Amino acid sequence: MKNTEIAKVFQDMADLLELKGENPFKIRAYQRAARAIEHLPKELEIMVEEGEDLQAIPGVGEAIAKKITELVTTGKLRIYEELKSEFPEGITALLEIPGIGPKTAKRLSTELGIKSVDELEQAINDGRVAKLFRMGEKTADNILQQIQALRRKDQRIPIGEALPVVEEVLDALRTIPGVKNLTAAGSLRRFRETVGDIDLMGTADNPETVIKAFVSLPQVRQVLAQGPTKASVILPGGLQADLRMVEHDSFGSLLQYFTGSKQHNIALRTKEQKKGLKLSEYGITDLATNTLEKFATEEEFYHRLGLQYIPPELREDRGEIELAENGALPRLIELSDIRGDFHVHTKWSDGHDSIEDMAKAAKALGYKYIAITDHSVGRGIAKGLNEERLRQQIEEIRHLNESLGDFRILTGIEVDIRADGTIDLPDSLLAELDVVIAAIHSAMTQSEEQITRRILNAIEDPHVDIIAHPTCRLIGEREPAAVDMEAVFRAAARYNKALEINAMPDRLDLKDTHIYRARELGVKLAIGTDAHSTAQLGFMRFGVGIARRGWCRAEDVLNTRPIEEVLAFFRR
DNA sequence: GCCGTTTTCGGCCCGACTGTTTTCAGTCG
Repeated sequence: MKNTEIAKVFQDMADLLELKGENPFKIRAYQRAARAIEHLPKELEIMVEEGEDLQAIPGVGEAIAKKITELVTTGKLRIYEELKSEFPEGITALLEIPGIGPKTAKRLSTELGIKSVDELEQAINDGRVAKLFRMGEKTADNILQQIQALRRKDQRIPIGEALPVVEEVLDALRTIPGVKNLTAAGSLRRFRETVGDIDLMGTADNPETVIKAFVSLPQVRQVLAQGPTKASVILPGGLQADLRMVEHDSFGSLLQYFTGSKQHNIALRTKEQKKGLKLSEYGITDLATNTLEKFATEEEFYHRLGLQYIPPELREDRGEIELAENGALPRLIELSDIRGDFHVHTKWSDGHDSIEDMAKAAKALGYKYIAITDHSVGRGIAKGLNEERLRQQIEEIRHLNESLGDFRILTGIEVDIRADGTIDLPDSLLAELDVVIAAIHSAMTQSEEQITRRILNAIEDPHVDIIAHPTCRLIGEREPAAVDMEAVFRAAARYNKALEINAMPDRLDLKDTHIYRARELGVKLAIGTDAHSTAQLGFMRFGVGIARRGWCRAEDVLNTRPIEEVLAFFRR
């Protein structure tokens, strides 16, 4: 059983215990464990198999460790099955509706016999819900609104779609005189791969001017609410954005609060509570003297607690607070560390621009090198290169390199790993190239054994340097292939091959927890944009963002290195 | 159910909003 499924069981148990009216702290313990498991870089199956101490996972104690072992070894959890049998099926679906918590859900179930969202809608329309004690017309109507909103609500939006829209909005607002500190908070700032609603924050001499400008921006599709310091709007793509203008002297603690994550803030507050400090969005209260200290910046806020500044991407309650306390946080990779791009397509296959255009654009970004990695012949639909055309391309690159100064174009290929696990071009040709990227583009629904074997074959192939987009997922569109990632990481470490962090915003493949685990095993990583045009070279920032969420330092990433080191790695 | 250089028992983040109530329960982020 995979971590995502196990996390789901514990989240479900938390919901059921809530309905049951159990101790709220027990419920929170289950929720915390579910979150921790969801973000765990290593599969629990493997941890159990290897006899690792599950209680080392924050939020997992003796009881939950036992339950994990039971789930992993038997595929079931007896106490969970018992708990489920106490409630009508589907009742937890009611908890998905904003405004309905455990108390309301339970009453709807016991007093009206409601077991589904559809039945609830029926009951509201019949007027049965409004008649319940401590309910009323207004409550019933609000629930109905929420049900309808839930039904038409788009899923979470990939960060690659949200970020450009939000940045446009922020850039426009920054031109207003007197505006300061304007920034996005929430999961967007933590660079989660998808985002829900967007929280924007700022300070200004005249907040109301900023709010007015915000609601009248051309990007705004609809204004949901507007007050003197806060407004909610709908942006393109159905994205809801809230802008709140706050007092300058408490901006730091407010930004910290609205950035989250919730689990990070709970962990931080619990810890500081024991030292007699109460943390809130308004600042830090010393409970001994009952005085509130405000913070204009997040840096000051964290430093006051004796902690290093914690970058937003690390704020997920994965041990970052303890490291910050010991001054041991990693120095995360930054976009400016990047010296080149190993995954670039051109007109030779399915790209839009010439080799020269791509090289010049990369040089303009301050890079020292790029690798041209067009598709191989097996990708007929993408005009994949056969032996003859690849030789011609190599010639063109040699010629171009003569006039590019200290910038270097590397020859390369994104070679197909065929369905049977063989490689799409002959060894003799691959041996001539500076860099060989191997990738799966077909038969992605093969069994775990088959598809993992294909990738392992490629890793073991002496000519292959990098495995591109290892799971082949497309966020919101295509589930990842059933690859045994732990096996891939171990093989990559053993054969000293790099794994790609594909920076295309709908791929982000490897994802954050994969990156964390690969790095832990000493696997080299390569952030590649998979650019099919000069503009798409700019995807690099998405790759860097997700790498930061995987706790990546510059030294973990191959394309932060000077060309000599890169070539030495490829020539091994 | 978790956790601990104050605790192995007794705590457990914090504040705001809403609607139904006359002081608060339930829910949310």
